[in-house]
Amino acid sequence: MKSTVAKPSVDRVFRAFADRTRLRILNLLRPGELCVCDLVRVLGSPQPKISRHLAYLRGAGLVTTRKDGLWIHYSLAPANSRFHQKLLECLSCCFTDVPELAKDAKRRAESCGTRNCCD
Amino acid sequence: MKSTVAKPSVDRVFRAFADRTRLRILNLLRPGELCVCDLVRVLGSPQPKISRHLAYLRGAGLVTTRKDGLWIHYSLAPANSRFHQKLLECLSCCFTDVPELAKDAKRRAESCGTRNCCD
DNA sequence: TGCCTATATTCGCATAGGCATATATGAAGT
DNA sequence: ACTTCATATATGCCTATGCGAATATAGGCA
Repeated sequence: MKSTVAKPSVDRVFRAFADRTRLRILNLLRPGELCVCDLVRVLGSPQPKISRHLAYLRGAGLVTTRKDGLWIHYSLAPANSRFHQKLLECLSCCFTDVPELAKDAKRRAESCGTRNCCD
Repeated sequence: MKSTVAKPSVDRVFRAFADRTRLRILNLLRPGELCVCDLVRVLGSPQPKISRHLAYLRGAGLVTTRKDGLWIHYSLAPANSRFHQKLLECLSCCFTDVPELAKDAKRRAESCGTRNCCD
């Protein structure tokens, strides 16, 4: 079901990073998994929009899912290559370049605490 | 002329990396500057296509130009942030994920030697 | 004029965003 | 067990936009 048989191409992965919303999602997932409703609440975006971007990220092999009853928890996929690892390091750096990300992290902390929201 | 007043947004920079041709160009520029005709020859792509992608990369602040008579030499812009630095490290990693890049580097060496082509 | 490089035009594709709706799971009531 | 309802998530349809590619053309310089 969640199998990602073919390794996505490098430019596909870059494209996954090349969107503000997806960047914010990836950043929010750094501390740990979140479910869609959490992301919707923290980002303040319509649910279908988030869902679509999550599907895109999953297709690029950047996130994985864990189903738990009604909720689907998304988390960053473990880096399986040096390239993937470096890219995640880029993500950490973005924190300082995109002020939005810091605000998101703050909102996440307020809304979800250090742990996941749906726990 | 070549001033890059406003720092391009992070997702803009990622978008610059999110194209196979631009990835190949950036990779070819890693050892040092090249002029457009060199890139055209090594990549085997039409000159307008290369020119357009170079303009894109310049707009994203990833390459700089040096004009020398007829030729315009392109080179990687020096990293001005940790983010930029990490991204260039990603580029080095791509080498192993995109077989095309290794072939390009080989063709570049044959066509231009270790130095620049137009010297 | 002839060479190197950049841009304009046109077409087509990928995809972002919004809306409505479908699917899936769980809970409550009968 | 069946039905109904609520919640969580995904998907279809639509429109708008951003590019990528190819061709033709323009500018700059010897």
